[in-house]
Amino acid sequence: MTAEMTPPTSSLARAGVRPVPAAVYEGGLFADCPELIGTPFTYARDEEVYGEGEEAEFVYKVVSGAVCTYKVLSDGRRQITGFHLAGDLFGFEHGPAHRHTTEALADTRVLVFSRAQIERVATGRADVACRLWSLAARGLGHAQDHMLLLGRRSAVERVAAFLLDVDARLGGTGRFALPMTRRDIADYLGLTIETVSRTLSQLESEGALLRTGSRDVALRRRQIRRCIED
Amino acid sequence: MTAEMTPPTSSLARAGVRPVPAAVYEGGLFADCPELIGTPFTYARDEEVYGEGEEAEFVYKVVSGAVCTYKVLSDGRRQITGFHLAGDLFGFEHGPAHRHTTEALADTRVLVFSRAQIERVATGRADVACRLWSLAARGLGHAQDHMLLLGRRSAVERVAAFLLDVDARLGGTGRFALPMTRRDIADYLGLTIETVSRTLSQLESEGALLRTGSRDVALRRRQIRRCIED
DNA sequence: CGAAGGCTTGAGGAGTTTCAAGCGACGTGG
DNA sequence: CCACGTCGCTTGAAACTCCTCAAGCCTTCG
Repeated sequence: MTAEMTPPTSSLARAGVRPVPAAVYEGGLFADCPELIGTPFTYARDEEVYGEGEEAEFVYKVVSGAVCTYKVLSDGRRQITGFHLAGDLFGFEHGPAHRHTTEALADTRVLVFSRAQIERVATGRADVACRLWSLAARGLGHAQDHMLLLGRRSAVERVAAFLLDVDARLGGTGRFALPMTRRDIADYLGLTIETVSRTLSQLESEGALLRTGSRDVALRRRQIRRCIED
Repeated sequence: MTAEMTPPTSSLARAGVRPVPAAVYEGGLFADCPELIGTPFTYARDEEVYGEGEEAEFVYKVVSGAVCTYKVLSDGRRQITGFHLAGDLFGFEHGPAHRHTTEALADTRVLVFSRAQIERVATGRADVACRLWSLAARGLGHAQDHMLLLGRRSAVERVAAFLLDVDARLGGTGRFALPMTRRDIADYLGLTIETVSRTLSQLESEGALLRTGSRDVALRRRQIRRCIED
């Protein structure tokens, strides 16, 4: 691990986090790209990975756990722009600084990559640059779907769509534990925690889902889907 | 102009639009990339450039005029995801099909590029692929800003931010003609036309702007900016 | 065992939408 | 050339959805 590859240590020290032995978790950004090897790192629950305005020095890949990226207004209103689960990349930026904040929703293992090195490799290898392009394009597509949700969907539709999305990303079995709090869900869906809570209760009373714990749900996916106009 | 480069003619014929002589408007996708030359085309006001679900065969660059891209729900609710003015690119997709619809807000001249050709060039030239990556990343950044607006901002903040954005893109003089209708603005900001109209009236009554025609506005930018928490 | 934090539920209220009416600009046809 | 219909925009009143404020419950953790 070179000096260049060391993320700002303040937040790590704060949480008492230390890098795990490289040999155990080391992996590439892309399967077929041995030049881009990430350094394993871990972040504790609620720990900030980077903040808005900080220099965008690193790019990250989730190994296990979950993080979310968000923007906050000066009066505290917050919009979560995305959740990143195992396998997802985050931390890419267009300019020199991070345009949002990222924090861990749970204890999370990541691979850290040097942005400068990725860009160096990309300028030389068109296939790598194309994968980065593809990645950004996929993210853009998702963002556009989410704009439709935020701009035009009702509370029930938002929550229903969210549940189906999480289910799909967590295996698609219809049963799962939400990896985030009501506040996170609310800030992702542009609602309040009370509305999220009420909407979940409503869906449960209609028999569209079953809650075993406050985080654990079992969906009747047919019925949930019927809540969503498309 | 090869057969491959001919956009579906139905909509063109409908509007009586014909390609203008290539020598006049022909230009590249990027300044330094002579391989990627676009074919000039024009679309009439309200004409659809492509629809959601259609094969994403072409990519477009606005020469003059304006277009918007949007998604619609089956019950008619619509979310505009972006306005594209002179110089802007649109029509890039991640998958094989367009994920949204694009139509012209005014009579619009564009350059049409073959997507397959762009992708061929990109797989061979890392610099081109990097510019495409950069383009997508910029779009993603904008989308994230817009999510914050849609999820967390009030009507006044949305309209104020919108006015400043249009002003900046139209020269930044503080005086301009809105290239889109109230319906378009509303569908971009996640509001109704009535709310947009009322909010403009409110801003005018507060002296934050002056309307000379229904589309022509002069901003007091300081005052408009004060409406927006950041 | 007590405090803190996350979640739920209720009551009331604010902001935005819905429904409705009217105005003005524009284009068309008599 | 003017009447008329259309379309985009504005404004008002009422309704509705979601938010705010508040209280209480449950779980977790020290």
